[in-house]
Amino acid sequence: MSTPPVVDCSIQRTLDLIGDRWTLLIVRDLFRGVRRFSRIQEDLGIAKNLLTDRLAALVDADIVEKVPYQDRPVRYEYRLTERGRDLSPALVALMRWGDRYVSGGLAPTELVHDDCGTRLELQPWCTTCNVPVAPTDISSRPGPGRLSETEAARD
Amino acid sequence: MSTPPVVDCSIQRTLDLIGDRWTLLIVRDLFRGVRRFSRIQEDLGIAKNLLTDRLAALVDADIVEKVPYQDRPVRYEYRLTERGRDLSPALVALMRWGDRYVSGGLAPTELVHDDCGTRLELQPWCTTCNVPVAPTDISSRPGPGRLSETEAARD
DNA sequence: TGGGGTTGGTTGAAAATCGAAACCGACTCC
DNA sequence: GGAGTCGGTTTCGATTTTCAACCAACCCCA
Repeated sequence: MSTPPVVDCSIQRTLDLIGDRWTLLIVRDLFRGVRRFSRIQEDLGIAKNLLTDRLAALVDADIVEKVPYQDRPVRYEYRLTERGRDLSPALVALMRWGDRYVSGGLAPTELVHDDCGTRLELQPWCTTCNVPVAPTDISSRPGPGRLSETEAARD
Repeated sequence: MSTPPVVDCSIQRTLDLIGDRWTLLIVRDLFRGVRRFSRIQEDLGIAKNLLTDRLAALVDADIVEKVPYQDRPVRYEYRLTERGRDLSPALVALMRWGDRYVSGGLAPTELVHDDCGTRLELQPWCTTCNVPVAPTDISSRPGPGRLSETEAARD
C-alpha cells in the first residue's frame, strides 16, 4: 500500500498499455492492413503465444477488435478501433524520428496527405500562431486531471 | 543468415532502440528535468542495474549524454542530446492519446505553446491545406530509403 | 580519526517473461 | 481419407528482470 494504484502521467499510463517490445509493431501492422493472426506472426517473427497474449490485451483495452471474416470454420481478423486508429500520431512521430536519426534521413516509407499529396511532417503545430513548435518552446502546467500535489515541470 | 540484418521500417528501427518498457519513461524524466541517476531510479522504481543498462544504451545511441556536474567526487547527470529532444513529438503524441483514452479526457498535465499559451494538440497537420489530417486521409508510398521489393501499403 | 550520509553504481540469486517447437481442433480441398 | 490452412494452446529451456546486498569515493561533522 505504499505506491498509489494510479500513476499521474498520461505517458506512463499509455506505455503501461502499449509500451512493450511488440505491441506497437502489431498496431503498425494493423495500420498497414496486416490483420490476420498468421500474417502478423510471420511478418513480425513473434512467438505465437505472445501474439495471442498481446492481441488479447489490445482487445481488452479496446484498441483492437476481433471480427470474424468467415464461418465454417470461424476465422477472425483484428481491426483497429477508433482508439487504435488514434494512435496514428504517435506512430507517425516515431516513424519520422526513425527516418531522421536511424534511417539516415532517407525514409523507407513516406506519408502523404491524400487530398493534396503534401508529405507529412509531424511536429507540434500551434494552430493559433500557425508555426511549428520546437521542444524548447513548450511549457507544461498541471491540467484538470491532476490528482494532487500541484507541480509544474519545465525542461 | 536467414533474416536480413536491417529492417526496412523506421518505426521498427526506432522501437528497436527505445521500444522497451523503461526507455521512454527515462526520456520523459529527462524532459521533465529529472536528470540524476538516483532521482530517475526512485521516480520510476526501476532496478538500478537496468537503469545503468538503459542509460548506457541511450548514451550509446547518442540520445543522451553523460555530463559531470561536480568534481571531487565526480558525479554525472544525463542530458538529452538534440536527437533526444527530437523525441518530443512522439512523447507528446503518446501523452495526448493517454489524456484522451486512459485519463478519461482529463489531462494530468497540459502542454502549451510558450509564445501564445495555446494548448498543444498533436495531430498530423497539413501545412499546405492548413487542416488536421485524419488517419484515414493518410497514404503511404515507398520513400528514398526503401531497400528493395517495392511495396505500397494502405490502411 | 572515525562514524554516518550521499551518489552512482556492481554483483548474484530468485522470479518472471520470452522463444521455439510440438501439438490440436475445425474445417477445407482433392 | 490424407494433406493443408488457420488460429490458436501447451511445454520447457533460455533470457531478462527484479530485489537485495554490497561497494568505492567522497563529503560533513565532531
